[in-house]
Amino acid sequence: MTEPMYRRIAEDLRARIESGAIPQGTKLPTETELRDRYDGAARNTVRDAIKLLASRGLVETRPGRGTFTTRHVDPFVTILTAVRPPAADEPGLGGGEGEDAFAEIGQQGRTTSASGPQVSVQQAPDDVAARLQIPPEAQVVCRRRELVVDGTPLSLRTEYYPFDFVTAGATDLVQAGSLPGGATSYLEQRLGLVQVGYQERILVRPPAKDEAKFLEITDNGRVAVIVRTRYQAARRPFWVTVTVLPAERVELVINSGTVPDDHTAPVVA
Amino acid sequence: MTEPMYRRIAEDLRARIESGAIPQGTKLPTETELRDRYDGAARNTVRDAIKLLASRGLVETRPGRGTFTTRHVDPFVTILTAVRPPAADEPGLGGGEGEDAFAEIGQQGRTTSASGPQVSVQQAPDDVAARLQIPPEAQVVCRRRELVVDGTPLSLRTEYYPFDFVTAGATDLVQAGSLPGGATSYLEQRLGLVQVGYQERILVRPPAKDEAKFLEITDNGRVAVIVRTRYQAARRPFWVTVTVLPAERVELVINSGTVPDDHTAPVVA
DNA sequence: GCAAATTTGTTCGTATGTATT
DNA sequence: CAATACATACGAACAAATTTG
Repeated sequence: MTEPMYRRIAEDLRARIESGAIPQGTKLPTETELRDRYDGAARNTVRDAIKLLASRGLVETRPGRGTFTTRHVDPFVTILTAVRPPAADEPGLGGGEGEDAFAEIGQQGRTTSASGPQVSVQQAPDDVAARLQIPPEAQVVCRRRELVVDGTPLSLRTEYYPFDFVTAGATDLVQAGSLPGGATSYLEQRLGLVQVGYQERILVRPPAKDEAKFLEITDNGRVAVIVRTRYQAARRPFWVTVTVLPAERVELVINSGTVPDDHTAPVVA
Repeated sequence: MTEPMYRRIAEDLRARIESGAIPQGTKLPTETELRDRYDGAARNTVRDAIKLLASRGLVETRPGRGTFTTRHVDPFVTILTAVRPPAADEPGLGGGEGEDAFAEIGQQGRTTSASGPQVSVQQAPDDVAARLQIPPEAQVVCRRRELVVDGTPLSLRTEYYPFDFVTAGATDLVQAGSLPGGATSYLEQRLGLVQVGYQERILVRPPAKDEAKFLEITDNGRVAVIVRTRYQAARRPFWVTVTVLPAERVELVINSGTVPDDHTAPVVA
């Protein structure tokens, strides 16, 4: 009934970290030091304890440097949908306006930098094809951007449009620059497409290799994926946005009706 | 530049699993068999490979039984907020009506069973106190339920109300049974509280021990937590609901405006 | 820029404990 | 109870990343 040693070691370290005895962002003793400290446990046993803590996100190890307690940054608060009480003159759709439809606010006073969109034409990924209701082999235009806030990578966002849109006249979609006036108004002017609704689906999964690298998350981290499908008249989808976020560093907020104005403070736990 | 052996083994197994060569839910070869198969690598090395796959959710190991590929159940689709185009006679709030405000739909034809609420009075957790704008030492009524769908645990939901509500007349809050007509109408009848808006905050974190046990998620899994704060007149919070879900087995959906009716199909990736 | 020292990462072998069949 | 299979633990050696002198 006794707990295994590596768990006892992990538990002891966890208590020290959470009590503040080992402050955030500081270096733990080295593995050999910990080995001596814990009654001569083998280094591999100490390593197992550290792996357990790492899988719970309490510490991070860096080759050649040491093991560090994770710095708990305030999660980025992302407002998904802000539905206000409908006024008579409003379409009442809420959100979804302009290029920056997911408003990453709650970060006033923070330095934001976005990479210019990386544009490509490729076969649609299966899920995107399904969302756009196009054949799996159809071509789509991808416009991908990386967003960094205060030096911390925040999101990988890819917009998907049917390639038909380009041949139909929306030729700027395949240009690398920003779209004049934003994608929403561009698509309306060029193709007469007007958004009447959208759906957001949120899921959590382990990161792909490139996602882990850019978002600086470890092997056992997770990403939150937001798939936004926009619909035009006759409930036809015409535009899919996939946003990949570091799940443990973000908080998604949905407001509905009348709520207080200050929705910036993250919930503590 | 060569990858470590345990990663190569993991990569090979991953490919076999994802190609379908090892079907879902089947048992992998035993560790000793894998050791022989991979050029006599040590058993510990094979175990490292398996741990890597386990941390990505591809396999699960059970002591004494073996290592099994995870069965990919269709994620439960949970509709968070369904905002319809506002009609003239509608408050336009969307969602938030009745006891079952987070409608776990998309599971038609599935057997649902909820535990009767477990009721307790306790000091408010820090985050709940902050949401309810009450002092940290204030008492709250907790009503906790466990929801199981088709034999698979789906959610742990706890409702928090200020204890003041009980002394003010809402005495049934501390009764274990269901509230007559749902909590929303009960609070309105007894205390005149009317909801004018709500906020949902979604975050992802490692599970607490009891959450991991009930939701049947492994050490390196994650839970998604939905904190819903309901507001009454003057933007005063009066009710907080915390829902804990197995992050990898759910998909959250938000509809806004006019969208197709069939929002049941999960996105594949 | 290089070499040495430090620290974590990978791999092996072995032994024993615990859960399941 | 016996056999099987995963879990824990130890010790050792070398590799790779990083810092320091």
